[in-house]
Amino acid sequence: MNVTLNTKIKVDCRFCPIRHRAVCSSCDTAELELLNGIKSYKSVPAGQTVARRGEPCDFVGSIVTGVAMLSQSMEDGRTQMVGLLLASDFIGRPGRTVLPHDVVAATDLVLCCFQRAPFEKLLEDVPHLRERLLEMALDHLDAAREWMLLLGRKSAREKLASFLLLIARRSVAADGHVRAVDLPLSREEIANYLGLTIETVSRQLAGLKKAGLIGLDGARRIEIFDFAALQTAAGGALHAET
Amino acid sequence: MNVTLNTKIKVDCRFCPIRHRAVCSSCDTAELELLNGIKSYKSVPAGQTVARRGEPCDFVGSIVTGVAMLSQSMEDGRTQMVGLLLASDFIGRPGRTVLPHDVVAATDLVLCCFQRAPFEKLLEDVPHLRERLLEMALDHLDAAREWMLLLGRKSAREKLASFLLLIARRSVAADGHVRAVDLPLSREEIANYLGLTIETVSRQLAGLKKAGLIGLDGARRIEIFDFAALQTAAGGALHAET
DNA sequence: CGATATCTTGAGGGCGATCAAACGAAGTGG
DNA sequence: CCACTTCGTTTGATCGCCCTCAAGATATCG
Repeated sequence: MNVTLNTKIKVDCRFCPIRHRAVCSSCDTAELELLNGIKSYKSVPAGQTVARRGEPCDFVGSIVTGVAMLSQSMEDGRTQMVGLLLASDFIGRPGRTVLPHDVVAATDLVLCCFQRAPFEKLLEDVPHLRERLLEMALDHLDAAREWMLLLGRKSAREKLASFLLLIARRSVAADGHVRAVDLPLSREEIANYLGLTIETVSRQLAGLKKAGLIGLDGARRIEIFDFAALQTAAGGALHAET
Repeated sequence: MNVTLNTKIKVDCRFCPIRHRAVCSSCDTAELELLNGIKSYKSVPAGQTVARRGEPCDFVGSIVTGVAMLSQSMEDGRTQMVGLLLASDFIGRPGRTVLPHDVVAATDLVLCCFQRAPFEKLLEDVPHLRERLLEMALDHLDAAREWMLLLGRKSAREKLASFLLLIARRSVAADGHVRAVDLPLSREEIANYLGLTIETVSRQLAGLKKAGLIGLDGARRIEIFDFAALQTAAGGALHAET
């Protein structure tokens, strides 16, 4: 466990940027106070491992800022990313000290961590916490299943288009469309997310650019010209809600 | 919704075959009585749709016997199975009446159903229920993520070997090894589960047979000769816990 | 026994992986 | 300021796995 332990000044929960979306979102003031008593912040630089599969992890917590990756890999090195955690997402599994996958920082992270034991005790006392945790787990389950369709059935082009839409959708601040996005992942990380090789990722991005759907500004900055066409290139909407 | 509504005689929960593994597993006698008041059994013949994506589903429940499939599909017909539900697994999502995927019976099913509204009320009153539901959701999340590694990174041969081991492991009654298993899925369903075509499934099974790892007796009956070799053919153990 | 699925086997082609090299950006030291 | 790294990305050429298309074989049921 090589996480930088910067137990900085605690931010007042009321001003926390993820206050309304994290595990604590449905807690009232008194419950927040309980959580506040057991929380501490950690900073993790990009590229660093937060927790390794098979090794015990003594804390759980929320991502305050940054992007983390969950991945599994085989003995010969093949790696598949199985989850992308963004601000407000929860790290760790209550009741299990050993994680089934690696957790690595894709960008610099700020975590709001809780010691495992007191947090699990709070879980029993605060129904709002367990409620929210269940809801978040089910959301992630749905997301994982949608990703399974991508991994099992979509072409390389469709995978890339889907990925760009995912990133764009999540980067939306308020209204409709964001034109330009910074990818939080390297080519290799994108490849591991999509079940492809870096070469294929690179080629498909070039293809989408040549087709006029996107613009590339450097390796990481992407501009989306045509959302509707990108949606079509991604294999269309999932729900045939006609 | 074309589920056969056979509200038969209620089985006493104490004698229920999934008593110790389903959502109700950590409930005490009094809590069981509450559940018993709102439950009803349904039988669903193999092949029938239990719930369709996008359409509201007015019940949730457990699988008592049989196997159900969760699948997602694209407009052009490409289909990916995203979950395999066995006895004691839970169907439906509390808090959401609309499912994000189709639920189809792979074999004849017996379901223990709860009307949505009273069940959600019970969820609030009975902490054991919510606790267990969270645990089950997290287990399924882990399983889904392991399947993502298979879909994204494994070869056809490895996929088949992994699938057979999965089925064999789940068919184990008591001790170690089961030699022969009946596949609960057709070739097409296996293909949809593994992100392959039926032809590839058929060929890989033939290949595993020729390699002496398994025996085929008809289309559905499989005999496993060499567990260790099958494990290796599946890509090895996931956890490098050395 | 014929009709319809379901499964197996065969032949050929395409998509993405693999191998290999060139390119570009960022950092280092002379 | 310019060689010279190093690392990530791009581009090119070739190969192989799996998909596709097409029969043939086997099973299931009237």
